[in-house]
Order: sequence, then C-alpha cells, then structure tokens
Amino acid sequence: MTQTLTKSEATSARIIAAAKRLFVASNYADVTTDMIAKAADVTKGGLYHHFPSKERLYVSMMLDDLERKRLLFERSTTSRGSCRDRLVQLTRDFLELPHEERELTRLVRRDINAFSGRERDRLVRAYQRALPEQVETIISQGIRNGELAPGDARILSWSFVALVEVVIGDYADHVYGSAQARLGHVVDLFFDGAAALPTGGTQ
Amino acid sequence: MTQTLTKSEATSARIIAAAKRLFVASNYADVTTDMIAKAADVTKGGLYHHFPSKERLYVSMMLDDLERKRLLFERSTTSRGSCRDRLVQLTRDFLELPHEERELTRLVRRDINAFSGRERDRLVRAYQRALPEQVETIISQGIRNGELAPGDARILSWSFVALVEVVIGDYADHVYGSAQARLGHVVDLFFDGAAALPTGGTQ
DNA sequence: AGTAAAACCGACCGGTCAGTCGGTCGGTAA
DNA sequence: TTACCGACCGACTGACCGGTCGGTTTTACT
Repeated sequence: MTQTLTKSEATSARIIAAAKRLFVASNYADVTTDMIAKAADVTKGGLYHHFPSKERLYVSMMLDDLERKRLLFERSTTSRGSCRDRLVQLTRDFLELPHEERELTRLVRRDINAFSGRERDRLVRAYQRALPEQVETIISQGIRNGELAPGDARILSWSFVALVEVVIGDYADHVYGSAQARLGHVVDLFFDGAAALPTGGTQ
Repeated sequence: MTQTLTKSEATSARIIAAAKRLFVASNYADVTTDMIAKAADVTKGGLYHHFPSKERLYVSMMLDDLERKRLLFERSTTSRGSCRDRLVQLTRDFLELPHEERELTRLVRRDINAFSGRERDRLVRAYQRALPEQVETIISQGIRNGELAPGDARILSWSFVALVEVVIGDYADHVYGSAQARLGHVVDLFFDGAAALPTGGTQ
C-alpha cells in the first residue's frame, strides 16, 4: 500500500529529488524550471502538471525535507542518555547525513529573500523551529536534572545550533580538520567554556 | 584636487549607499540595476558610467563595507584590557551599528551562490577573514596570557563569531529579549560553558 | 567666454525565464 | 469498440533585465 506509488507520486518524487540536487548546488534564481524538468526527466509542462509554480515546488521540497529530519532526530530527542550524550548523538546523526541533506538545512537562510508574504513566513517558522526545538527539548531536560546550570533553555539551544552550524559548514573544512574533530571541540566548548580555570573564587 | 573628482565620487557613494539599502532588503537577483539607479537618483546609464557591471558594483559595495568595519574594530583589537573585556567591546561596537550595516555582514553568506569564479573567491575570502581574524587576534592573546585554556585559537574564534551572529540576527529578536541581554548570555557561555558545576574533581 | 572632457541620459537590444495551452498518448471502465 | 481521463508534451508568449550607445548637459580649467 505504501509500496505502490502511483505513477503521479513517483513523478512528483522524482521532480522533488531533482530540485533538491539543483537548489543545493545553486541558488533559487539561477535554477530554472527547465533545468529541474530536464533533471527529473520530464518536460516543463509535466512539471507544471504536478506543481502550480516554482515557488510552491520549492516549498514542497522544503517541507518534505523537514519531515524526514524530524523523524531522524526523534531518536535522540526521546532517548534516555545524559544530556551531553544525546546532543552528541543528535549532532552525529546530522553529520552522517549525505552532503546534500545537510545543505538543505541552510537553504532557507540562504534563499529566504527570494520569497515574500505568507509563503515566506510559513517556511521560516517551520524551518527555524525544526532543529532548535528538538535541541531545546534535550536541553530543558538537562537543566531539570541538574546536568546544566539553570538558565534560559531557548538561548542555549540557539547557541548550540549556531555552534553546530559552524562545525557543519563546508567553509569550515579548510579552516580546521575534520567535521568529527570539530564536533568534539564544539561540544566541549558548549559544556565547559573556554576560560582557563574553573572560575572558582568569588562564586 | 580631491575637489576635482568630488562630483564623481559623490555619485559613486550615492549609488553604493542605495545598493546597500536594496541588497540588504532583498536578494541579489531581485534587485535590478534600474532600482538601484532610481534609488540613487541617477539613470541606468549613469550607474554604468561608474561601475562596469552589477556584479562589480556589488563587490565594490562589499569591499567598501569591509574597510569601514576593519577600522571600527581596530580599537578593540589593539586595546589593552582583558580578553573578555575586549571581546565584549568588539561585539558591543558591532551591536551599536545601524541595522543595515550589521546585515551587510551576513550578505556574503546569503548571496554567495549568485557569483562564481574569481570574484566569488575574492569576496568570500575577504569577508570570512574580516571578523574572525580580528577575533582570533584577541583570542590568541587570551590564550598566551593564560586567560583562556590552551587550544586552537581559530576554532574558538569561529565559535565566538557563530555565537555572536546568532545574538545579532534579527530572527532571534522575537525569541529572546534584547540583543544586549543576549550578548551577556553568549559571552558567559563562551567563557564558562553551560555545565552545572565547575567540572573540578579530577583536575 | 570658450572648450574639451567627464558626467549623465534614456531608448533600445539581445537574451532569459516562469508560466500557458492546445494537443498526444496510454490506460480503463462500460 | 468507444468514450473518457489523467499524465505528459513542447512550442510559444509576455514580461523583465543586464548592458549598450549615440547624444546631451555639466564641470573644470584656461
């Protein structure tokens, strides 16, 4: 039943897959509907039979990706290890994704200015919440069980995500070793800080 | 003597100012040369008298901004306070910039896919180094004088910049209080980490 | 004032691209 | 066999945009 994709569904999926490849490699404006159609082995007419506009195709592609990631990260969010272990696990899951899937996460921030109005808001809100909210769940529990210092879980989550995005980004590759090594550094920094000594003293 | 070229320079500056406003508000492809010309109160012909192409105009705009920021941050880079104070100072200087000037820093990451080849590399390299390198100078000194734990200055700098970018970003405004308040949190996190207790013990 | 050069104008061109539309084709139900 | 329908095709269009160019105005300097 889930097995039997109708012909229509299969074509839609093929178009979305092609769009992912192309939108990751270039930017919204430079990817033409002809290119997507050709890469998906349909014509432009066929593409427009399945999607009403380029913009809606982009949004469909993003929401599709979002749902996949939500499922992927659910394991880390609901598991029972320490806060630290679970954050490492979640980040490692992300790191192990193929390059294209990782890049998709950054697409919204990159292409967001190509959109406007309702569609834009929908996309931003959905995507900004995807990763940060799952991280926040983990961090809130870390605070509650005393593993993390009391504080605002939300800003901590955003900080953690910011650090991870630096680790993940390709532009960091030529700056500092492997992504795995950087992951270790970033997690250490997040938990223990950069100061030389446990500040001790007046506290 | 500088007077002689003043008219031309004034027009160029007006065009660059208009371009900044528009490119920050939208993305590279959606800002037309006609829009820039109109906003700068010249015609397209006039614009092309001063800049040979839209791409080169964009690059000029970016390099202009880069130089302003370099000068602005020099104070923090060369002053004598503690590492922590200087990082706070530098970040505060950045926070006090008008919105548009702050956003420009994120433009490169946003629009980078609109370019290719030599121009692209030049821009990326110049911009990636602008803030991180000045931060790295401060952090290296912090490590040398024992204020920070020994480690890789570069990844620490990138991490700090990543945290600041999250603090600065408008999208964070509706998530957590004022930018100034977030700045405090982020600096604390960077130096002391999020763990509940000074890990102490075995060290 | 006279003049050459720089600054500026705006109609125009070549090309691109999202989206359209009349039509084809293979399956399927009656 | 016929009638129908969704999937798909691909030539076409209308709007737009970066860049050009011949011509006009302004500036700077004698």
